[in-house]
Amino acid sequence: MPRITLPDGSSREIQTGATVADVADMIGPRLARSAIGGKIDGEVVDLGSPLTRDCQIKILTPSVDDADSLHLLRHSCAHIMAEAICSLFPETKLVYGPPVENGFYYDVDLDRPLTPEDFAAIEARMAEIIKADRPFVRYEMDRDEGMRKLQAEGNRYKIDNAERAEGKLSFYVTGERSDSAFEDLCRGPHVPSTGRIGAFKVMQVSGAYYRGDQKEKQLQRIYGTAWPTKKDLEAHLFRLEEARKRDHRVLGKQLGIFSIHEEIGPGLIHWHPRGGMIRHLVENFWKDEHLKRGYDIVFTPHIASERIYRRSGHLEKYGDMMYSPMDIDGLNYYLKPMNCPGHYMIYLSDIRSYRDLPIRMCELGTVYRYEPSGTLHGMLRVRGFTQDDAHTFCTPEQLGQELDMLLELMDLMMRTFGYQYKAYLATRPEKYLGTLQEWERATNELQMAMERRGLAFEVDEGGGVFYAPKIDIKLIDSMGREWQGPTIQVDLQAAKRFEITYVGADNAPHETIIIHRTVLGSMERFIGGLIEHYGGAFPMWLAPVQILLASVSEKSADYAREVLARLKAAGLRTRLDVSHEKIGPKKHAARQEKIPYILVVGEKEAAEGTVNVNDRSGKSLGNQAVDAFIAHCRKLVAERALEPGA
RNA sequence: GCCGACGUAGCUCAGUGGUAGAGCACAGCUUUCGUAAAGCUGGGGUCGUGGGUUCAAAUCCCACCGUCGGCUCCA
Repeated sequence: MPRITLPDGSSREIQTGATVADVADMIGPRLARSAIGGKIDGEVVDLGSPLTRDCQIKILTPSVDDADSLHLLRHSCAHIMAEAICSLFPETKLVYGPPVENGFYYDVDLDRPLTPEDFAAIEARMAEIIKADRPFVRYEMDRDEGMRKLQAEGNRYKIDNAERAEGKLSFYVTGERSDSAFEDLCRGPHVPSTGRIGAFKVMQVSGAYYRGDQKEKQLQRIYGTAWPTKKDLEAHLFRLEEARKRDHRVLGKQLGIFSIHEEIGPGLIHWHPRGGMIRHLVENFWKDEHLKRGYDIVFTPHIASERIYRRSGHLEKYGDMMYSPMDIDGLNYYLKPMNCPGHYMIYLSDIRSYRDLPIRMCELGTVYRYEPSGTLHGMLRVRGFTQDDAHTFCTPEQLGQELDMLLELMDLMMRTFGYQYKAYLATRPEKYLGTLQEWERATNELQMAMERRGLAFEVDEGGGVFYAPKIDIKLIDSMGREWQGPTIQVDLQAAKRFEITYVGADNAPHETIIIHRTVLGSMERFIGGLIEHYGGAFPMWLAPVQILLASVSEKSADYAREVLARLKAAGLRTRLDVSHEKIGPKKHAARQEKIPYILVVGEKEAAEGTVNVNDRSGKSLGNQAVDAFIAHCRKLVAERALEPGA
C-alpha cells in the first residue's frame, strides 16, 4: 500500500490504485469539490491519476496564488478554445496550445484569418462547452499505434509533436470517446471537466511562425486568458488598463516628453523640452560619475568610411543592420552603428605605455541601426539612439580592479534610479572567436569580480557574444518587469583585429585588454523605461518641472511672483500659475502633469511669508516658510531622493 | 520583414453611402475665487496619402505610408 505525504507533513497509507481525487475525498468533501488536479513529487497530474507508489502529494485547487493551478486551468481552457475554433471552422489544423504568463494561446493553421469580430462567436461556443461540463478523458496509445492514428488524420504539426514526445502518446477527449468527439494529442494534465474553468476571455490574435522559424509557415496564434473567478478576470483586465496608463508612449505624449513623426521617419525620437530636461539631468549625473572615476569624455563622428567598418568586421557581421552608404569623393561612408571603432582610433593615435593605463573613454554616442518596421516600439526600440558607451583599455593585471569599479558604478546607477536588479554571467557561445584559454581567463575574471562584490549571479550558459563573455544585469522595475540593463564585456577580439597594444615594462608590445560596457543602455530606452518605472511621476531631482506655484486669486499674484523669484534663485524648476482659475482646477492640472510639489499661495501665506505645500498624490503637507521649503527641496535634489513618490 | 487590427480637431473618441460631431485643451467674456476639472461664447478638421466604384465616399474596393498587438530580432 503506497504511503502518501501531504504538504503539512502528515502521511497516510492509501489503497493501491486510489487516485488523486480519492485522496482529496479522504481529506475532506470541500477539498474534493474544489480540486482540479494534483501535484505528485513535483509533477502536476490529472485528478484521475492513480497513485502507485510512495509520494509527496498536493491537491491543486483554483487559486490566483498558485502557478500550478493557473497553468492547469489555462492549459485546459486552451483546449476548450481549440474545440470552439474547430467547431466553428472545421478546416482548422491545431498546432500547439500552452499556458503562458497571465493566460494561454493556441496556434492554429487556418487559411481564413481570424479577426477580433470572431472572438464573440468563439467565446460563445466556449461558454457552451463549459456549460456542458464534459469531462476531460485521457487515453493512451502505444507509439506505433498512436503514430498510425495521427498519420491517418494527416495533421503534420501533431505528427511533429508526437515525434518529439517520449514514451506512449496520450490523447484527451472532452466527453465520451467517439468519432465525433473533440480530442487532441496532449501530454496533459487538465482540469477534470470543462465546467471547472472559472472565467475566461479571448484576448487577441496574431501571427506566429511555426516553431519560431521565419522560413516556416506563419500560423495564427489566438491568445486567451483564464482565471478561477470572474472577479480575478476583472482584476486582471484592470491591471492591463493600469499598465496601459503607465505606458511610456501614452505618458510621453501626455507629459510632453517625446514624439515621433511620420514626416521625419519611424523610430526617430524627438525630445520635447520636458524630455530634454530629463535627459540633460540623467546625462549630467552620468558624466559627473564618470569623471569622478577617471573617465575621459570623448566624441566621435556620426559617419565613417567603409574602411573602418571592413576592418572592424561590422560590414561583414552587422551589414544588414547598417544603412546604405553615401558616396563622398568616391568612397563609401556609413552612419555609425557602434562607437567602438572611434574609441580604438583615439587609443591608437599614440604609443601607449603600461604607465598610461588604464585609459577609460566614455561617450554618449548616437548610433543608427536598421530595425525592421514591425519591431519599432516607442522609445524602447528605435532606429537612432544614444548609447552610454565606454571602453576601458587596461593590462591583464588591472582587469580585476577595473571590473570592481564597473560593478560599483553599475550598482550606484541602479540604486539611484530605484531599480532592483539580477546579475547573469553569460559564458562562451557555440560560435566564438579566440582560444579556450582566453575565454576561460576572461570568464573567470568576471566571475571573481562578482564574487568579490558578493553579488549573487546566475550563469547564462552560452549567452555570451561571439567575441566576449559578459556580465548582464537585468533590472526589475516598479511593476516587477525585467529589462535588459547594464552589460560588461571583456573583448577578446578587438585588440587583435586593431592591433591595440601597450608597451610593457619589458619594452615589448603587449595586447591591451578592452572592456566594453554600458550602464544605462541607451538614453532612449533607459528614459522610456524610467517613465514606466515611475509611472511618469519623476522624483524631485529628475522632474522637468519640480514645483507648480499657484495663486489663490489675483490679489496674491504679486506675492506669488516674489516666491517664484526666490525658488528660481534657489535653482528650483518652478512654473507659476496666476491665471484667473480657481485653486481646484490649478491643482488638478498640476497633478495631471505629475509635478512633485504644488504650492498654493493666498492672502494668508502672503501675510505670514509661507507657502502651502501639497504633493502630487494630493496630500496636503501644511504651510512652510519659503526658506524651509527651499531647503527641503534642495536636499531632495542633492540626495537624488526617490521622493516624493507618485 | 511577416500575420491581424487600426488611422476623424492639439488630445481622447463618436459618426455603416446623402451638408463633419462630443468632451478635454485653446481664445474671449463673466466670476477674484482656499485645495481632485466654474459658466457662457468662439476659433479649429481637404476624415493618413493616392487611385477606383457611385448621382453622391469619413463610410465600399485597391495600393502605399504610419501606428498598435504579436512573431522573428534587439541597446
